[in-house]
Order: sequence, then C-alpha cells, then structure tokens
Amino acid sequence: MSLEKLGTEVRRRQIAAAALEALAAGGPKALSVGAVARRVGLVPSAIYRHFRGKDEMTVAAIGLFRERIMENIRAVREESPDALERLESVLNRHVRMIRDNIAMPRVVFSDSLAGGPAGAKKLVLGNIRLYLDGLADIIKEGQAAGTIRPELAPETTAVMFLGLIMPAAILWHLTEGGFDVTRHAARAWSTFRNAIAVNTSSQKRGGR
Amino acid sequence: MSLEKLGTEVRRRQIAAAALEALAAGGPKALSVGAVARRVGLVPSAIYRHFRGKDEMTVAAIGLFRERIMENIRAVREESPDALERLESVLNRHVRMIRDNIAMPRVVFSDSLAGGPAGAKKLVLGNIRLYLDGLADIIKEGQAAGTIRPELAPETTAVMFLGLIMPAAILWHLTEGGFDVTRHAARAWSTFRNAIAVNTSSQKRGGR
DNA sequence: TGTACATCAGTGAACGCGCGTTCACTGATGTAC
DNA sequence: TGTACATCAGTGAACGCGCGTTCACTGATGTAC
Repeated sequence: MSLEKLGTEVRRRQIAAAALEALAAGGPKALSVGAVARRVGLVPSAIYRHFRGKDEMTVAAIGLFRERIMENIRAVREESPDALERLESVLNRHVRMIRDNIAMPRVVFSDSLAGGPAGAKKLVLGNIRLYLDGLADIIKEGQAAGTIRPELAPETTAVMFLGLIMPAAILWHLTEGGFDVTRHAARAWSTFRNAIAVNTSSQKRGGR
Repeated sequence: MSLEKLGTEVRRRQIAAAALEALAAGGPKALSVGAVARRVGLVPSAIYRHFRGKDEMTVAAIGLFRERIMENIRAVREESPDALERLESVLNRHVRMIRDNIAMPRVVFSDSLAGGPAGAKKLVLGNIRLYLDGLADIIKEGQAAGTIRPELAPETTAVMFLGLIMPAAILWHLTEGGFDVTRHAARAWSTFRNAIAVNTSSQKRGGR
C-alpha cells in the first residue's frame, strides 16, 4: 500500500479529482466516500482528514470541474480570433472530453446531484451559467465582427450549442461507446454553423 | 385511509405512474419503494403484492413513459401532414411536459437510472431510440415532400432536435422554473426551422 | 336473499446491507535542541 | 549529525440511519351453496 502521507492541499485536489472521475464513470450513485477513497488508495475514514464530509467533497469536485471547463473556454479564445472557429473548437473539446469519459455533460451538466448536498444544485447551475456566458460572449463578438447573424439572441444560441452535444453524450454513455459522437458532432456542427453564420459566398455547406 | 382493495392490474399502473412522478419530481434518489407507496396511499411492503421488487417497479415506470412519448408522436402525426408543423408540435408538447413536471428529458431521457436495475439502461436506450426513429421518420417524410433539406442526415437531425429541449429542461429544473423554456423553445425553433427547411419565399424568418 | 368459505390486497414488525460518520489509535514526517 | 518530541495523515472498529425486502397476519371482496 502507499503508506505515503501527503499534505492536505495536495490530497484535497487528489480526492476531488477522484470524486469527479467516479461521478463521470458511474453517476451520482458511484460517488460514495468509500469508492472515492479506494480510488486514491485510502480508507474511507481518511477522507475526513481533508473534508468535513461527503457534501464538502462533492462541492470540491464540482469546483474542480468548473476550473476545467472554464480553462476550455480560455484556451479556445487564444487559438483563434474567429467566433465560428472558436465554437467549433469548443465542440471538439467537448467530444474529446466525452470520449475520455470525463464527466462533462453526462453528469455535471445535468441535475444528477439534485438530491445531493444543499449547495450542489446551485453550484452546478453556476457552472452552467458561467459556461453559457462564455459561449454567449463568443457569439456576441462574432455578431460584432459580422460573422454571426445579428438577429440571433446570444443566450438562446449558447443553450442551443449545448444541445448539440448533450443528447449525444447521453447516447454515447447509454450505448457504451457505440454511438459515434465524433460523426454526430461534425454533422450537427455543419448544420448549426449554417444556421448561425452570416450568409457568405460559401453558402453551399450542406449535410454530410 | 383508503382501505380500498384494488385489482392488481389497476394497482400496477397506479404504482408505475406514481413511480414516474417521483422520478420526475426528485430524480432517481426519490424513486424509493417507500416514497412511491406513500404517493399511492399504501405501505411500502404492499408494493410487493404487485411487483417482485423495486427493479420491476422501475421497469414498469419506464414502460409507462414509453407509452406516453410514443402517444405524443402518434398524436402529432394526426394533427398535420406537414413535417415542419409536426416537429413544432412535438416541441410544444415537450415544453408542456416539462412545465407539468413530467419526467420527460430531465430524468428518463438521461442516464439517471444507470446505477439502477440491470435492464433499465437498455430500456431507457430503447425509449430514446424509438423516439428518435419517430422523429427521423417525420424528417424523412418532410424530405420526400420537399419541405426539409434533402442533404441532412435524418438521424443526426433527430438528435439535434432533442438537443433543442434537453438543456432547456435541465435549466428549467435547476432554476426551479426560473428559466423560460417556452421562450427558449420558440426562439430555438425559429433558428432550427430555418436550418432544416428548404429555402422558400418566406426566407425572412429570423431571430426573436 | 342469506350464510360459510376461499382468495388475496394491504399491514406492520423485523431483518440485513450499504453507506456516511465518529473516535481512539498508530506511526511517519518535520522541527527544536 | 543525533536524539526527543510534537504534529497530523492514515487506520480500523463501531455506530446509526435509510432503504429494500420478508413474513405471518388481517380483514374486505367475491363466489358457492
């Protein structure tokens, strides 16, 4: 066994990460103190050296998730100045996250934690809001730059963007990888892009 | 108390309906034998007169849900012969279901039951597949009739359609009714319709 | 129409299990001298 | 550099609670005569 003793800040992050993995892999039911402890190589009661209880641990996991998705948005902003390219890149990152079985939309962007800790619901909502705001900002910039149709409501469009990936993520999980998320994302993006982009000469972007 | 004794076929449906309500209202955690029994006015152990156990009860609830959504598709087919109108009507029915707090996409179209009974996951997947097939059929008919763009893959488009409502449903639940699903659906539909409809003279359908 | 009996939906006490949590302990790590 | 001590991450036994499930029972309903 790893009898190693680690500082509590390090362990906290380690445990939060393990909790997020457990949540991603098996849903809220798999998010038990025992299961998370096992993932880190500890005994259940050891968790209480670093967290007041399960709720605090869950909240930390959600916080860690927030960091990761916001990092996604930040990274995309640096990749390209073009709003449409940014959105496409976010979509691809989502797909990669899903394929890597990172919790993403399956669990943390859903209301799986509704029955959980009191603060969790609000925190999850906060995550989604933050993320939608990030997307809406990109969309607004695209509208200002003249690449995205000005008549679209940015918030609605952001929620629609989330809708490109959410059902696909659930299908991917339910079919245990049988559903082709990558192909779906590519096709759906093509249609969505057409719907939100300002008509240019390259109007011929169709289906496949 | 309702000391009434009811035939088991009647009770089975009653219990399945109560289970579905519990699932819709409070998520998988609220789907306990005790909670469901209380909804019907029974004692927990009475459930076992009608079901072998919790798993069978859950499966019955999912089956009942299947009936309801397929009934939705059937009804819409009778309302109008036009594919776009049918889709819009399905969307409105979804919105109504969400507002009535019927489980719909929140729970049953998600993987909340993943940790539950062995068959549940497959059944939920079956429900989604059936529903997507129904949508895809409508889309194909629209393509044959020349109202929906022929270059779109019907399956992808059906999944995208689900994406119009799924994130909205989650937001509605997380905000406890604060998120305006109706408005979102109207706007999102407008954009989506534009994206899938064959260009006609009424090309001016924009944002708001 | 009335009585005796069988059926079976509903009851409540009891159980075992999993899980979150507590607590006295151990022993590795870091620090003071 | 070496020794004594304090700190505190990790342990394992024990607990209480909620929940699914079992079981002997009760008493209402329907049927046979």
